[in-house]
Amino acid sequence: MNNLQELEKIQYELAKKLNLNDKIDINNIKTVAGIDTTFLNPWENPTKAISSIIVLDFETMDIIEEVFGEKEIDFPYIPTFLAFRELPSIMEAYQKLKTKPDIFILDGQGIMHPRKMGIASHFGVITDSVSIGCGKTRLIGNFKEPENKPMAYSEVYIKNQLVGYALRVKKNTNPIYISPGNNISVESSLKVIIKCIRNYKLPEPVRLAHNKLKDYLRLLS
DNA sequence: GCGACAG
DNA sequence: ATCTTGTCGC
Repeated sequence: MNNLQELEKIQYELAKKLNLNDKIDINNIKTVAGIDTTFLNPWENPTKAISSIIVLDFETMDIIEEVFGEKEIDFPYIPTFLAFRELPSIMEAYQKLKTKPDIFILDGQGIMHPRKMGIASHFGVITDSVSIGCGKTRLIGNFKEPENKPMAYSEVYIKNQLVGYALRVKKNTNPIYISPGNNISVESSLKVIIKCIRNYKLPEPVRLAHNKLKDYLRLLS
């Protein structure tokens, strides 16, 4: 059996542990975190991965805590296996967190994935946390284009199963793709992301996690 | 069989 | 996925 088949098997096993019901009351969220990863050289392998986790106050979107993780990685980017490239450095950051937020939002897919195990679901299952995937482009799934107006959205299906939404945050911008990671429902995932949108296309937790990585990289050089 | 394919 | 600048379309 080749490597990728073994990794697929891991994904299928993790998917058995998925919970697509709300584990928390989404009307009483106190804190939310954004997670993002970059690389010293994004087009090389092996290279060093750097991840950030930014914890925010859910109401004000003010930063409460920020941690970073670094890890040498030797796994290339392969579509549907992103977690095996990015999770090691994410876990380095995760173990530094002093306070565990109510929800994590990851840059990438949740169950909008061929084996229901995008990076947001993978992270959510192995940490048993509430997680949501928020991707900037599509990996898999069928949907009709949302109307070209602010906050228009449409349902995304995989084989007749509703797995998430395409959400057009602003007019004339491409939609973002939202799906549950773990311990949250499809519908609640959309509601939470909408409440995290401020003045930009991306929800604040993910946007700030990305910006903080830029700052961090600038400090290294 | 072929094309598409998160970051 | 980076980085920087300018430019175009609504």
